[in-house]
Amino acid sequence: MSISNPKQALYEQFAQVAKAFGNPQRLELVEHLAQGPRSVEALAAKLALPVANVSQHLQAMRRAGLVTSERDGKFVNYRLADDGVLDAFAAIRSVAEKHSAEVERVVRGWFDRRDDMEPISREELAARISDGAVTVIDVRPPDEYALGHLPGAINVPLSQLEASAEGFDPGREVVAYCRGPWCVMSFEAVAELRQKGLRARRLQDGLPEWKASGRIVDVEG
Amino acid sequence: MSISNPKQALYEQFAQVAKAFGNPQRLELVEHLAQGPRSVEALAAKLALPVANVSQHLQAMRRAGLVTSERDGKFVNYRLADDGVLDAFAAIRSVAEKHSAEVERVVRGWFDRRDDMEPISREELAARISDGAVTVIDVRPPDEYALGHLPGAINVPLSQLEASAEGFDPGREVVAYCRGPWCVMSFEAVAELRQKGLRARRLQDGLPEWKASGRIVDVEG
DNA sequence: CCTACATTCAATAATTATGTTGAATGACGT
DNA sequence: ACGTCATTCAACATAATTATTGAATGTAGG
Repeated sequence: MSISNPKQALYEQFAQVAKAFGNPQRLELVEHLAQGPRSVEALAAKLALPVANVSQHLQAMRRAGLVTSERDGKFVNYRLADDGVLDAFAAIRSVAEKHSAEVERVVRGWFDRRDDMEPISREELAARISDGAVTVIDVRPPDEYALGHLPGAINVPLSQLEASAEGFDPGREVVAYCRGPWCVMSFEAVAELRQKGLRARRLQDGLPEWKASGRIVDVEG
Repeated sequence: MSISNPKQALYEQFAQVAKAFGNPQRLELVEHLAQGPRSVEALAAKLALPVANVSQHLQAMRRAGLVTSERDGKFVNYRLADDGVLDAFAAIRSVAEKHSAEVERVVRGWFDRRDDMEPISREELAARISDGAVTVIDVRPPDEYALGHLPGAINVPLSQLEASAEGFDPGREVVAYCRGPWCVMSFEAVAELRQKGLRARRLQDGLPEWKASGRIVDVEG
């Protein structure tokens, strides 16, 4: 497939970027790197993959311009190249979410006790918030939280969930939400909280849908 | 690579969407479909590819949720599934543009007479617009044009360029612009105009950069 | 200089993607 | 029913991607 004209060369470049996103492990790396720079070793531990494997994925992402790297002593720290990378990931995820019949099927098939994983609806959550009977956590990164979040929600990025969960009242149910109906982070948060013995559920969808339905959104505080 | 947990299944779904974008031919199909529904045959003619090949690409895109199809008599018309697909393409292109050292190298290497392909700067174009010495064309789709365009620019989507070019004054230079520094459409427009014997150049970058530099932008008119 | 350790490189095998060809399907007009 | 034409399918060959392994590189600290 030799490149024989500039138009084709440009599309080839764009395709290279898309290909760099086209692998589940690399997407998971993007999500981890969205929280800050990480060493190869740290990422490998998070994904439970061989270090060499992660190193190769990171190099592929660097060739495509998704990440940059910087040596710090024995470590090499990778970080996202810029915010455009997260925008692209969000846009890809959004397309997948709209085409989510299959996504839903897959997810439902894997949670054994389906009822427990059933998400809470916006209506029900709104009611329980006014009752004060629930702890609402926003598991998105702080910058997104600052731009708007559910009333009374506290910001608990996934990286801090383990520490923060210690302070939660075991008697109150926790509701986690995120960027959208299939945003992975809220799934992870619920799984982690349940492992700690807390009662936790996901909001049916994310902040954008909450806002779109005309409900109150807090900003910065 | 069997899928053994829901988190991985979700990333796999997202990766499938990214993979659907990860091929230069499919990206070109997206760009053509952005202008409206097209039959397999029409797309195959545009890309100068075998029909069976295009059909397979379109089916791959349909599986990923990028396009939908509808039979109309003997033809099957494909269209973009929704605007999110174009958003994702734009985001991917934006990442590629930021990482464009290589893109630039490739493009420069392929235009034989480099000077002729040298883009016009914002400063120079602004001066020539006040002189009225230049025809400025916006080759983006009408909806993007409506949201803002260069002062005095006329909207000539690529699909109509051949027809519109007939009315251009051969004595005036034509400057084409687009969505960004490496947006493919302005390259194509310039190539097509030159083929018709007109003097044509590209603006160095696109509307976003023009706007960002604090210059006047017309809306709807 | 030597050791420990993080990362990268190189080689291999397994899987997946892609392009090509010719045959099959489905719809239209006669 | 028949031929025509647009599209899809099926089968194959080729190329690209991915995971795995072990060796090589580069850095810190003694």
